[in-house]
Amino acid sequence: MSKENINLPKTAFSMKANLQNKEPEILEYWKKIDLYKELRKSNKGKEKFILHDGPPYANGNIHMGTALNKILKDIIVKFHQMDGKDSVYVPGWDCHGLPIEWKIEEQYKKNKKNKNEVPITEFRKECREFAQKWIDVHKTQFKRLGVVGDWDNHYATMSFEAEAQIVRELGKFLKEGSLYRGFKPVLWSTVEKTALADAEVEYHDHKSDTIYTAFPVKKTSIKELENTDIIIWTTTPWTIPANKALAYNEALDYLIIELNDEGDFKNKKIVVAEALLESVIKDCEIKSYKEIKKFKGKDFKDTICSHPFLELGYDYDIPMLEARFVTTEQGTGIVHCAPSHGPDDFNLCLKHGIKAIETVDGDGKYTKNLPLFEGTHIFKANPIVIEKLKEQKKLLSNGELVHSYPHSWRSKAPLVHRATPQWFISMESHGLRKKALKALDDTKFYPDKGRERIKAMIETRPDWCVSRQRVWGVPLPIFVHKTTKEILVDDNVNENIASIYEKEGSDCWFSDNPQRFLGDKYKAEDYEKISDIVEVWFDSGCTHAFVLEKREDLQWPASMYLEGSDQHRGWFHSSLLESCGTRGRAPYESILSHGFVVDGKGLKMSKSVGNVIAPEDILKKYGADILRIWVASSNYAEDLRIDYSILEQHADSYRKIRNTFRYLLGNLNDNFQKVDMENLDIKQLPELERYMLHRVYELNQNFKNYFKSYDFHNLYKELLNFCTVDLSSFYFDIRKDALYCDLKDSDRRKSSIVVLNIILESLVKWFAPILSFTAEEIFTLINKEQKSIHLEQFIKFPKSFQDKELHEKWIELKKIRDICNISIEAKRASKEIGSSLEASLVINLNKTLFEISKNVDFSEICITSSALVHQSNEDEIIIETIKAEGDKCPVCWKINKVKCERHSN
RNA sequence: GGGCCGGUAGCUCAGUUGGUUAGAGCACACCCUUGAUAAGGGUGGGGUCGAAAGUUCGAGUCUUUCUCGGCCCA
Repeated sequence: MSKENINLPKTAFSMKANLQNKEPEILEYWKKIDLYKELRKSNKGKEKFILHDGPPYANGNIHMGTALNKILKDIIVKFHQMDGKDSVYVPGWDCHGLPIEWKIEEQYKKNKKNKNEVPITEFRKECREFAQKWIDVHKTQFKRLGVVGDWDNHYATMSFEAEAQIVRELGKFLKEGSLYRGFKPVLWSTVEKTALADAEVEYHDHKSDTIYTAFPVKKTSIKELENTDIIIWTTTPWTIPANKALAYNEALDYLIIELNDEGDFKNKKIVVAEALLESVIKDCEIKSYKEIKKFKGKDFKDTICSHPFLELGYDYDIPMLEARFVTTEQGTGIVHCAPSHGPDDFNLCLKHGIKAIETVDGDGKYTKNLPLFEGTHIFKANPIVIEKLKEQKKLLSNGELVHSYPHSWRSKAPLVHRATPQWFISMESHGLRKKALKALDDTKFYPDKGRERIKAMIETRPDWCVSRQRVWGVPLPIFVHKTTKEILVDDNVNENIASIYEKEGSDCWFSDNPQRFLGDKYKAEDYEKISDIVEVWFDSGCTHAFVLEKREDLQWPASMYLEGSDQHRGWFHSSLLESCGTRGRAPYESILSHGFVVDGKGLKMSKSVGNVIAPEDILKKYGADILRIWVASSNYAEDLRIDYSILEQHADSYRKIRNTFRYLLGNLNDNFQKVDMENLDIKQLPELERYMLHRVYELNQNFKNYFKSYDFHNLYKELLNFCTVDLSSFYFDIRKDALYCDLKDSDRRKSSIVVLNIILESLVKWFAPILSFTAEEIFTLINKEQKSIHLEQFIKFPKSFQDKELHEKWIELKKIRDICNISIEAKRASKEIGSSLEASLVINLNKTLFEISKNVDFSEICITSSALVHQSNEDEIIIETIKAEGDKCPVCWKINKVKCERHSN
């Protein structure tokens, strides 16, 4: 007797995966059969599931974060496809913006080329080419991850259609009247007469004039504050004329002190923070004073001051506002706020309805908005301001300070914050904030905590500034009348611009005669053509308009937006505002947000720490399916940890799954027979098989529930546990005897084969969205007619598979089996037996267990040579393992005193 | 500094409205098998649930403080 007489497993499915080489072959195969097109055909006309791709920035290689994002999207898209939906995925890219502009400028720098000497359209052309190059790189990298989508017809924010639609969207805000011209401080060089981006700023030491100056209290709710002066300290005296408010911190303690020294402040009461009193006394050389009162910052509420130049025409109120940015590091604990000259000041004032105005022109000269100072250059204004303060008896002290200060990287000139004309979308004028908050309540969030996060931002955010003084973007399609300063609002002009862009892109805005855009109705010489571009968040906030609405294969709103949690302030946010402003609701039905990829210890990846893992490294070492397992098995609601020990663990799990398939395929000899489950006569099957079908049914229900809530890490765990616990160590182990040693036409073996077929089909489908490559490898091996596993649908199992009673029974039987194993293990430890087939069991059960075990062969489920069951009066299960006696059957290796029933002929 | 979120075995994760000795799989150790074989099976050892205080008859679960980490903002 030898191996020829038994049915050993045989399969072409190799144990070693070799994913690094096999996956690219499968990619070629998908390309050959045009999988994406086949997918569209296969579920044509079915309910759509639209996962709208958030566009990554077309710049640089992909990293773990982008890989996670794309794989998660792909898993979800594939699940819905197999669940019977037409699950369409159109990838896109974000193309405009400073980082690319910056890269091109860097190249110029290297080649000693001057940006200002290059025509704008030429510069923009280079930006466009740069973005296109990275789109192509990204595509290859994303495809390699196994992501299936409409790669040949991607969308991009720099496409002509996109640029045209962005113009139309802005036109809607313009028409509504919520888009308005305001002022906002930006870092400005008065030498180059231009705004500078953060990246263009260098910090050097700079000597500034400093002043301590007094703002008299005009109105207050605490008596002691009456007739006092609030003291502020600043290193930019020239901004005093632009002062609109004072800021305090409600958590600080403040003091009122009375000064006794000779001078302008003799017998005057001043207010400073307690923690800074000492430094104020020292700086201002105060010799004699007395404390009047101490109070909490929050008592400042509703206090109003007057401007130090009150007598000189600055007769407006200066409210005191609470601000957390006020600290006790320097100064007096009260900060002077000029909304036109500082971002903090700007935001605080905006929050309280105080808008910035144009106080300084592009050359650095005060405008007519500041009485007394009009025409004076700000860099020459400090001595004048100091002189006037002295004159008004409001200057407590002045001095000089050397500190780090921003300078232009080109001209090295010191920079200032200057309020420049900008374009805003109002949060209030047309109820945008309210609409957006309502829309969030109507949106489903995965995980739910995402809603609170974005809500908090919408509740407090200021008006949306949509203009930028750059060149690589969509030009703001706005004309302002030169004399009336009125904004031109005309649908025909807007549509004219849009249709021109649609044909040739937006470069022409910079090169062509403005008359071309205005048409015949208006004269170009009457209008100022705005040369700003649209901020890129507005671009990507419009993707729903130029992708979802425009494409025939998609629909609006999207079923889901899925991005990293940083996008609560980014794309989720801008898309929400854009869509609520123009369409009154969110462009998505649900939002799924995922955490960030961190290293094995939970720290963020950085080059300097050296804990960065690139997707490419993982693909080379393990293959995409291992990376996909990592995505599926991690809890995306939190940050996701990754390092090589974690990947190694997932690679181990992969091997377990692979070997599970290998066992199934081997015992079926790669000859998969689809089972007609509806007409399967379950009653004919052995109880073990019926129990396994129940497990399959039950698992499928959990599978569906986990999938519905996008709970992939639990779903994957359930599948993996099924492979290890239910199959490998239980069903497969038990049925080896029947599969190998039963005659081919034995009922028991045939029943098992039926179940193996069902399990194989179930497993390969369950795993397909996650293990996209391996599932395809298996599917093409067993299925010559259908083209791809991804074109298949999940199985609908007949209700008849479910058998809860049988399940209860097997829970008990497994408990007995566990105890048998402990008993066998004891004999093994004492070297009395080795293999479990060398054992015979004597099992003593109480009446209940004895009853349910009546038709059960424990030698089969415990894989021993024999097993006797006795009824006992003890409640406890008592097992005795004895060494099996008799001869070993050369075929099935069972040891029996009598001849082997199966193999004696 | 502020807002939001998180810290349960070496790893990935479960732990219902507070209720027995905190679970699973993997990894690890030892043993068995050599007919899933660079596989497979069995048994077993791992946790003061980030720290402290509090509420409670009772806290991994509730409160406060601290700490570490992440995202966003300043």
